[in-house]
Amino acid sequence: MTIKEIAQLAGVSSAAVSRYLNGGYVSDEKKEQIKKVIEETGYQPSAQARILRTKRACLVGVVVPKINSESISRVTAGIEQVLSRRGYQMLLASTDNQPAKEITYLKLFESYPVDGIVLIGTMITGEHKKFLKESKVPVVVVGQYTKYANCIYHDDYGAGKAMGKIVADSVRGKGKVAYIGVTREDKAVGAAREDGFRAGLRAEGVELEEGYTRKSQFTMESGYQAALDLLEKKKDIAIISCATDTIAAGAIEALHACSEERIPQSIQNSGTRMKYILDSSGTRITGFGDNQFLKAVTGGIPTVHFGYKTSGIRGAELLLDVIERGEKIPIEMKLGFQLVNEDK
Amino acid sequence: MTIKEIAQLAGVSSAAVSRYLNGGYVSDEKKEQIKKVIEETGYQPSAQARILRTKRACLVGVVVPKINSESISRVTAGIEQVLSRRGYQMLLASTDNQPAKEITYLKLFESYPVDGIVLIGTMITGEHKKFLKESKVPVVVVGQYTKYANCIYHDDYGAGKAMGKIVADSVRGKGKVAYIGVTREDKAVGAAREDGFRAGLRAEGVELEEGYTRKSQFTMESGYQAALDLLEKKKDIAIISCATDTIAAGAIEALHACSEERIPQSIQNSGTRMKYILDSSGTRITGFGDNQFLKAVTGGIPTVHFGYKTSGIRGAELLLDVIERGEKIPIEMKLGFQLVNEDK
DNA sequence: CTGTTAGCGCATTCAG
DNA sequence: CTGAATGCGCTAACAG
Repeated sequence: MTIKEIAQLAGVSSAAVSRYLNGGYVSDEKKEQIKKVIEETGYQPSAQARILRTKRACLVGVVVPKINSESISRVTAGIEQVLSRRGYQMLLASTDNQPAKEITYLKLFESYPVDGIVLIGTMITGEHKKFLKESKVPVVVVGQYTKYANCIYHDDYGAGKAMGKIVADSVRGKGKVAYIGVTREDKAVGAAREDGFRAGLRAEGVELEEGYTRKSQFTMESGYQAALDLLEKKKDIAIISCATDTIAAGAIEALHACSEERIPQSIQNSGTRMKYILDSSGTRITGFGDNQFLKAVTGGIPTVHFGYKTSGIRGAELLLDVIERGEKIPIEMKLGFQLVNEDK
Repeated sequence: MTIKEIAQLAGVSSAAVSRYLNGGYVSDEKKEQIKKVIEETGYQPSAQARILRTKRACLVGVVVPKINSESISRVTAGIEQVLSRRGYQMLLASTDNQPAKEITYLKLFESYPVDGIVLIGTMITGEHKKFLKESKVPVVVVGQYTKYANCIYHDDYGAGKAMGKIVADSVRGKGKVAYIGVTREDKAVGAAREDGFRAGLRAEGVELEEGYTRKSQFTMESGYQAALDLLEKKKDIAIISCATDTIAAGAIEALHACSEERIPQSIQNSGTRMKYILDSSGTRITGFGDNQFLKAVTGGIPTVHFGYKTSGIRGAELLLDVIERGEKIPIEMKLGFQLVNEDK
């Protein structure tokens, strides 16, 4: 069904229908006819063709590394909030943590096209920089620092440092500190958090010793493996600090696995309902991200709250500023953090 | 930058450039020229215009109720897997559990347009049926039964019944059963699971008594509130069964909140590391969905594993069958389930 | 192999 | 107020 057919059926020109659809001048009489035909046919104008003409889609694309993440969903919630208030819709593309796919989807959005893109960044490769420099549609990067686009990022270094300090403080005389990080190609989560963490420890006179660190993927399963490996190899770990709460969840699972071995079967299977049992190992876990699910189920571990929703809100605002007002001044925005459950 | 400009710069016709881009016949000589110009200019063809011509976007849209959900991410992972293998890309639209937004995004996808849509369904309203009947692009519904489109759904009733039976079995003589459900407008999660659950209990001679049920949203917070309310009003609850693992996580949090009140401060704050402590209330929680995060952190609660990834895979295959081969025979597919952690 | 031509569905001049 | 005409960027005949 095209605008032309509607025009014929209503006995008017296609231009009249177009005007009817977009609030131009049409006589009441013709308005009626057109309205009737549209209702009868269930006509839906092709966004496609309109965008080709107008260059405006009222649509922004968001590229995310994965879908199943509380932090990312908080960011997208922030974005969606300002977008919908200003008459835009949001489309998501998930890359499953593959930087190559990020480029693919960025290009898809560019050529689709959408009016703007927000990239929830993991690593910024040369390809990324090239895209950011050449993109026809404005892009804002959330979660990573970059000089090639407007960006909003978190104080990962500061957060790492703060965490390092409280960890150092609570670990004195109880054992060693271990750290499960992620690839340093992720400047924010991989490099900054770990560097900050080491700095924080050092400020309190504690070192992260060799053999006490592991690299993990951004998954619970991977965190579990890393923690298990640590726990098996080193018997004097008092705290395992993890680069994300998801990894921390995996570490907690590993702790359970180790603890169970030490709990007599008779107790494990006794009719009495156990929800808590004294954990003889005494190893503790910390994370980053303030995952609410983790908090609910475990009662909370020491972690860091970042303003994820805020970064989404600010990011979308920045984007709309350049889309609608052609704002040209580059902006970098750094958001703070808050330590939570320091005492746990 | 348009194909025409590229053609001029390369000294060929726009058709030649188009052929170059799409693998048609072009002499090696011209290939070189075109390649050079494209590289120099960083030209990106407009997907836009191509789709307008070809009616094929190699793109499918997926409408989901929320982003931060393990079950949904499993479905989308399944979809993405078959899509990417067959040269399609996937765009997501999240509706934040608002059925009205579902319609909006379905229409967006229809007119954008994409080649096909998969709707991860919550409730199927009249608006939905209308859309499914009239849609220009094929739709498959995942997670809900409907006769208005190809659909793939899970045996929620059977799963509920199986859960009801083991709950009845383990609760005998220990107290009452409580149930936290969701809106019955969600036929699968709201109605079928609860009806099945009641049937399962009844088959074992147990009843879900009045005052022992609550309605919750699909959030942890809401599950927490519902469970807290139950726990405060009724003191003889042996098991709280929840319609989703997310709600169950909230219920676990509520349990913690109640238990803590009974644990002397001195123990709570003693230097010894507590990870498990005997829970005097003895109330247990069950869920649906086999959430891995929950399993990792708690060691696992009785729950049901649905083939979410499988439903995504099958759904995408069904969709591509009608997109590419014009398959016209309507299909309904019911997937089974598996009880997990029955013994916990 | 190659260029010319004619639309895809729509919004926007520009004369009426 | 209204319709005819033009072109957004691209691909698919078609005739060379």
